[in-house]
Amino acid sequence: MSIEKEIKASVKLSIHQKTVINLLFTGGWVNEKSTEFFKQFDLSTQQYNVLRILRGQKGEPANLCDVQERMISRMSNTTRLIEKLRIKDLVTRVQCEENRRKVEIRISQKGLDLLALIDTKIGVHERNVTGNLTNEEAHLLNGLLDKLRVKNN
Amino acid sequence: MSIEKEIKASVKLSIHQKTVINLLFTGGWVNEKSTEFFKQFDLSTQQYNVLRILRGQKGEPANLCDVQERMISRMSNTTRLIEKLRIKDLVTRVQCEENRRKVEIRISQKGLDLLALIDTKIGVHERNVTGNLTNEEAHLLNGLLDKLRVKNN
DNA sequence: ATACATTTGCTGTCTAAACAATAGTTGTAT
DNA sequence: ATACAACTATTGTTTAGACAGCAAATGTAT
Repeated sequence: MSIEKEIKASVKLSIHQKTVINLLFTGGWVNEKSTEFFKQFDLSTQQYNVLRILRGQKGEPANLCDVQERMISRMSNTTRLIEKLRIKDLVTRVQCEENRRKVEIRISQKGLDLLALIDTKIGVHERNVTGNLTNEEAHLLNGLLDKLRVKNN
Repeated sequence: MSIEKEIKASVKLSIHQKTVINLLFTGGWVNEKSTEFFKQFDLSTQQYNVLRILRGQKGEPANLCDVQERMISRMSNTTRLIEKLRIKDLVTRVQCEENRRKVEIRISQKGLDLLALIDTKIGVHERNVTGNLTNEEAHLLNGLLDKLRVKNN
């Protein structure tokens, strides 16, 4: 359904207005679908994202700054997000020896196991979101989104 | 910047994974920019959205269901959002005579004035979001986003 | 007329995000 | 060595969103 029908727009929108609204709308749509998917694992989308970042470290610890730089949505309270993962024993957090301002955050075995489980099911979610697009269209969409965000000021 | 560089991905992502992440990331990016833009008017993106819906009614009142159906992100507590607009005298809300379950929500003159002011500046925001795309690219992006959300189950 | 289901909106509660202020640690200039 | 700036993470507070339950009004079947 076109975005204009979707929000039952009563006036004709310019292509740029439409694009802004469509991005907001579709972003929310993907967010909802993701939230729903990860609920079965008792994770938020952001928590999953952080676990993946930590797994990507391959044993190397990460500190808060590292994690924050790589999050999909950079929030101010990553501390509390990590704390929630720690409470669930999915990560460990210890003060860094060399620089005691920093903390060393690592994914635990339990966290790795959970990710492994999710890996077996994530395809369902991906198809649920992008299943309507061919590979070429997905590439095209990616390119356009990347171009959109190019900073030129 | 490509989404992989943006989130400093340490492993190669499939095109579908990339698309999901890119949509989440870009959605958040547009959201942030919008929040920032509307802050100068002491509005949230959603509040602006609702004001526009009410203006689109051209004098006809809307009830909560109507508004909710047309919002960019359908939230459960539209009541409270409307109440915030009412406190700022941007909308009026009276119980509907014919069906007292419903409420008649209208944009006020003050609300119309505010929207008129925003109209003069919204172009800045649109260019800020979509300025990197040509018209053709914007059309293409819109089409892809619409196709993405097609329901086929 | 009465009982019951449905519609519509409101409210309470819990969780998450935005924002700002702060504490502790380290780096740097004098 | 000391003072001060910069870095890193944490915490408090306020606001917004998710979810569930509730209340009032209306529609409908008997």
